Amino acid sequence: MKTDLEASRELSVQIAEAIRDAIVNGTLMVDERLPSEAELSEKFNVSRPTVREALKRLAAQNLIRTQRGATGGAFVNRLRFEDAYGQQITTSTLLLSMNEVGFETACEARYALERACAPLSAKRRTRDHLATMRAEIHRQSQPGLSDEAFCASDVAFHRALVDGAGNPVLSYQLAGAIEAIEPLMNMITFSARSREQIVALHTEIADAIEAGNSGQADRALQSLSTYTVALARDVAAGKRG
Amino acid sequence: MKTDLEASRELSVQIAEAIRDAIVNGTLMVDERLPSEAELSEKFNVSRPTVREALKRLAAQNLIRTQRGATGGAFVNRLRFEDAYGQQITTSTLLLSMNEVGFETACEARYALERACAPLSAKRRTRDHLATMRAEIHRQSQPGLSDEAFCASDVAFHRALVDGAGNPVLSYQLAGAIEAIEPLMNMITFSARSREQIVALHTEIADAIEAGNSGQADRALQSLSTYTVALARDVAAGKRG
DNA sequence: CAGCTTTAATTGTCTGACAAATGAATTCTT
DNA sequence: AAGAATTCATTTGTCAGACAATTAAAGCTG
Repeated sequence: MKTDLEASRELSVQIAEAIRDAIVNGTLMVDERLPSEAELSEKFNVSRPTVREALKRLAAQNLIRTQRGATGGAFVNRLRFEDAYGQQITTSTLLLSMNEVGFETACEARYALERACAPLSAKRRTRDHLATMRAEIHRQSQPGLSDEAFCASDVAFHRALVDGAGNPVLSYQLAGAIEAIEPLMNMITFSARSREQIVALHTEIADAIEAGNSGQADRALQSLSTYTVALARDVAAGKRG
Repeated sequence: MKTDLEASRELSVQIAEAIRDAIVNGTLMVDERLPSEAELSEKFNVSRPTVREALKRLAAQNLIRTQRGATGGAFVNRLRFEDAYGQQITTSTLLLSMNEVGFETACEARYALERACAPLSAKRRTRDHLATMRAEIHRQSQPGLSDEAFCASDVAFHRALVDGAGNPVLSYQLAGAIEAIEPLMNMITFSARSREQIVALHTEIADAIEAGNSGQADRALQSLSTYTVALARDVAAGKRG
C-alpha cells in the first residue's frame, strides 16, 4: 500500500486506489484487517473524514466490509458471486434504462449467451436443473398465472438452463442480461397465444437438454430468440393483437 | 427520492440507496443536478459528512459525478460502456485472483462467449474489424515479439472479433473475461511452437469471419479453446516442454 | 463593449468531539 | 476456582463548525 500521493485528483480517490491496488495485487489478503481509520489518516497524512470517504468508495464496490467495536475495523472482502451478480444486474439495468442499450441488443446478447451455455448444459446438467426446468414449464402452462409470475418463472427456467452449464462465470454474466430485461419481457408476455408458443419452445429446450442433444437445444433457443424479438418489435410498434 | 429513513443500517448506506433508487426509477434524470450537500443534509436530517459518504458510494459506482464551483454539484451520470467495462474487468479480475474462479472455468466461459459472438461477427464485421484481426495476426507472427506484446496482441485480436458482432453488451461482457485472464494467458505463450499453433488458428478464424462461414469459425474457436486449456493444464502441472 | 475584479455558491478538507458497538479484561459472586 | 456481571479500551458512526479551493456569474472599469 503506497502512502505518498500525487496532487491533482481528490485525496479520497487516490487513497481508495492505493488500497484497492493493495487488495488486487495481493498485498492485502482476504479477511485481513486494514489499519484503523486513525492509523490510515496518519499514514496518508489526511484527516479521518477523507479516509472514511475512501473506505466508503471501496465498500460500495464490495471490496471491504467494516465492523464496529473493539476488534472491529475494515476487512478485505472475499468477493462472492452473489455480490458480483448484484453489481452486474445493477449495471445492466442502468445501461438499459438510460437507453444506452436497446431491448433488441440486450435480447440478442442474452440469447447468444444462452446458446453458448446450452451445449455445456446438455452435457453437465444435473437432475435438479432438469427438474427445475420441468417445474417452471408446468407453472407457465397454468392458465391463471399473472404476467409477473409468468415472467419470474421464465427467468427461473432460463437460470436453471444456464446454471446447468456448471460454469459460475457464465451464470454470473447472464444474470445481468436476463434480469435486466425482465421488466421489458413482462410487457411481451401479455397474450395467452404467446405463452403457448413460449411454453412449447421451453419444452423443446428441456427435451433437448435431457437428451443431451445440443443441436436441438440450439435450434429451439434460436426460435425463441427470433420469436421474442419479433414480439418485442410488435409491442414497440403498438399493435397489441 | 424518499427522505425518511429506517433505523438499523448506516445512514450513509440508506441515503445512497434512496438516491440510487431515484436514479434507477427515473425520478432523477441523466445530467440532472442533485441538491447540494447542504440541502441534502437538511433534507435527510443528517450531517454533511454523512451525506458526503453516501455520495462517494454513488460516485464509486459511476452513478454520479461531482464538480466544484459556483454552478457545481453532483450530477447524475450517463453510465457509459467504458465505465461498465472498467467495473466488469475489476470484478472479473478479483474473482480470479481470489481463487473464486479457476483458470479453466474462466477460459471455458471466455471461449463459450466468443463462440456465441462468432456467427454475429461473421455477418456484421466491418472491414475495420477484419483489418485489425489481420494486423494482429501479422504482429503475432513476428519472431522477436515479447510474451507480453504477444498476449496484448492476442487480446486485441479477440476484441476485434467480438466487436465485429456489433453488440456492445457482448463486447462489454467479454471484456472482463478476456482481460482478467490475460496475465494467466501470458504464462502459456512461452514457446514458439504454441505461438505458431495459435497464429494458425487465428488465421483460420479470420478467414472464416471474412468468408462469412460461421461454422468454420466455430470449429477453429473450439480448437483454440481445447488447445489453450490443454496448454494451461501443462503449465499448471509444471512440465514446460 | 471588452476585460478585469469581485462575489457567491459549492465541493474538498480539516479539527475536534461525542455516540454506539463490541470484544476483552477485570471484578464480583457463588 | 468457575462463572457471571461489569468495566474498559478500541474502533467505527455521526455530528458541528470552520476554512481552502474552485468556478461561474455578476459587477465594475476603462
